[in-house]
Amino acid sequence: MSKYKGILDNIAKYVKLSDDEIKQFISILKTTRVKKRQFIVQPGFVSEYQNYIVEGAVRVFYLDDFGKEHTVIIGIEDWFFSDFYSYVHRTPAEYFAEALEDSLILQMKYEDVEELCNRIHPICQYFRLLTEKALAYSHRRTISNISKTSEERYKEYVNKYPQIANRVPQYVLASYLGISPESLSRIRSRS
Amino acid sequence: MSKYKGILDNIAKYVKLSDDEIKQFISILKTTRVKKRQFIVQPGFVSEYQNYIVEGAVRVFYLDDFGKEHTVIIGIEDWFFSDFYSYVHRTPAEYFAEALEDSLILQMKYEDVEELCNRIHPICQYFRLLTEKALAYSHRRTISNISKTSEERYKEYVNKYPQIANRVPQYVLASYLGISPESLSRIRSRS
DNA sequence: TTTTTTTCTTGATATAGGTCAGGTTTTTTT
DNA sequence: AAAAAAACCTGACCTATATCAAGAAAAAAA
Repeated sequence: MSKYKGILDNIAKYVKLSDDEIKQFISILKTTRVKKRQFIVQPGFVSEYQNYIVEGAVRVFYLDDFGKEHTVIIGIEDWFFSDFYSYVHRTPAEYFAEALEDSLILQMKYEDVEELCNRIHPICQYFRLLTEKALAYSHRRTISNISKTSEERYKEYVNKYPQIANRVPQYVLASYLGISPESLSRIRSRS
Repeated sequence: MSKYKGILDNIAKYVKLSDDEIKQFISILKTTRVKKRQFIVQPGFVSEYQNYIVEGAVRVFYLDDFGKEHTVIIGIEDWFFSDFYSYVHRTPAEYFAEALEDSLILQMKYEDVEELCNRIHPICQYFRLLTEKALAYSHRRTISNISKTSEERYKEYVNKYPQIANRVPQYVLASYLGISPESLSRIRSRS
């Protein structure tokens, strides 16, 4: 099965591309294999690529001044990731992107995506709709963060992404939910 | 000065539209005046419109099971707002949108926006770029929520939006930052 | 201006969740 | 299979922030 199947299926859920447009889209994709614990994005450098996970798992996290990690994105197959702020604003990244497993990812350069979006209307549509869903989701997460208890956020996550919760280290999930690893351990033990 | 100047300037920052395209865009805008404390979106109904604030101030908030309010968006002139999840997914809204001041807003229906985006490439580009910036910002807010103390979040906000911080009620700001009104009051008094 | 409503402040108290420290289990590497 | 590293758990303690309650100040309405 082609490594492009996933992303093309994803596109097809939103827009219909001609064979030629598909060819052009594929031409900007760069395939990268990363080993577990390898960094794909590092602070200080502009996040040049929008990344799509074909296989594996990745997280994007921020390292604060006290050395604590805060995870912004946990992604598995069929997810996009990047330091989106850096990618969009062309400023140095502040986040790390780290492979949680050996992974296969497709990378598309900012300039190439912009060029395609400028030239090919349905591809612009695709990225617009994709980003809108991501924003809608992000708003929900914000509400969850400001209004729910640690335990509620944990349960909500497990309920929504049972496969992911069992696939990534617990301290990663804790840092995604804004909970200390110790507290998450206790939350789990009492339920 | 035309009530359309703001939104057209906003568009011009991202894309160049022809006179005809501008005319078509304006044709989908519906002007609405709302009084302070009036609701623009209410739970239970699909958020039909994407709203742009010409003048005034609006907040979008969620009322939890305990009757507590959690503000997702505080917007002033030149901001968009909606229950974005509802707007995008065509599901009943869960949030209220409430005018914080007498306001003048421009509303564009979901179907009309989609139709324009399908038909006019630069308009699709505009909404894509707009949404990307909003998502980048939302990611930053998420990090802030999960990694910073109440006091840090407050100072960050005041630093970033000094005009807004002085313009909206303190309890609204508190609910935006995920802090109780009492705690915010104390944070302010000790600095 | 007076009254009413809304918003903000301050004190007393409670608690969720953080931090520190140590040990155990699991996973990875050699 | 042993050794090393990574991840997880548990107890003791602490602190930031929430909650409850009541009054003061400010803003809006009459």
